[in-house]
Amino acid sequence: MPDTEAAARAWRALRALVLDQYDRRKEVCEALGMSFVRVKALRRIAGGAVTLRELAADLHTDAPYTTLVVDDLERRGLVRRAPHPTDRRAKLVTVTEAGQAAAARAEGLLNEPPPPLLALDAGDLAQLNDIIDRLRR
Amino acid sequence: MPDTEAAARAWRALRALVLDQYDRRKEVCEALGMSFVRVKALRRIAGGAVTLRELAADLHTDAPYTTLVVDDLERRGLVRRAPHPTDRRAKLVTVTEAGQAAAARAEGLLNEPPPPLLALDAGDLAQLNDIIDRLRR
DNA sequence: CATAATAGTTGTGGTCGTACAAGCACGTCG
DNA sequence: CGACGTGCTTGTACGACCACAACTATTATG
Repeated sequence: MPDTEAAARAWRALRALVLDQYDRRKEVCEALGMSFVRVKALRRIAGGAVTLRELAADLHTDAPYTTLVVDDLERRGLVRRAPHPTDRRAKLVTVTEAGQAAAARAEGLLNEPPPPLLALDAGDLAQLNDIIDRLRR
Repeated sequence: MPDTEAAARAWRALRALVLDQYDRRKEVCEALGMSFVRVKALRRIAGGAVTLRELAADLHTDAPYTTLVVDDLERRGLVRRAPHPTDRRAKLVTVTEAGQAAAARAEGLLNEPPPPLLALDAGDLAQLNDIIDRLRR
């Protein structure tokens, strides 16, 4: 098997694994009672205060829609808008305690490895992590 | 590092790789000028004639919406509805030549391995494929 | 044969994501 | 100071997705 074919095979399998077999996005949305973009925004905010501008860039959306998403999260008591320390135009969106808990719940669900991955022995896992690390650059 | 942590790390990295770094869905939709559900439907149909019922199950949608999707693909000349050979209630959706070409284009874009994967040597690729194969069961 | 179940369609309505125009508040630079 | 750029908000509009109800045609079941 030539290398390019082996690479294509690996890529197809990786995509199937992540997108088809063990995609937890739906469960997370149901568990938190919100759409996936909101979950994504909440996770980003829980990782550190951001301006709406930065958030919009991360979510690949435009400013107006980001305002709506943050409005919604704020109405749920998960995030808060605070004045930016140096730029009075901007607002820093920070997470509340409830938001932190919700974000942690989302992370737990999303990052829970599929059973077969947990079943791998230490050697295979080390090899896998080693290869993935090289892929991510 | 305990195994569960190594597994969690691997899973996070795999998700990031497929969902964040090398997600081609947007490009495919733009290239084919249709939404991703339609691309998915087209790919499924190109892989073999299916009834609307089967298609709906594959797409995780309900029957009415599946009808709309097939209507749209048919209007574009990419698929055709044919009578089912044994069940006159059902219809078999088959791909046209143009649909076959469009599906192949989508497959090409989606399955094109990321550059770092192509850069792996044969040994690493073999190891990776071996591990993924075990994960997919 | 009568009834129920199935395959597909039509219609209705809702939420979500996205884009665009306009406006206000604030900051930056000439 | 004045002009322009930036950060955010409001409003509008549209397509995509998805669910529910209701209907026709066909098949399966008692």
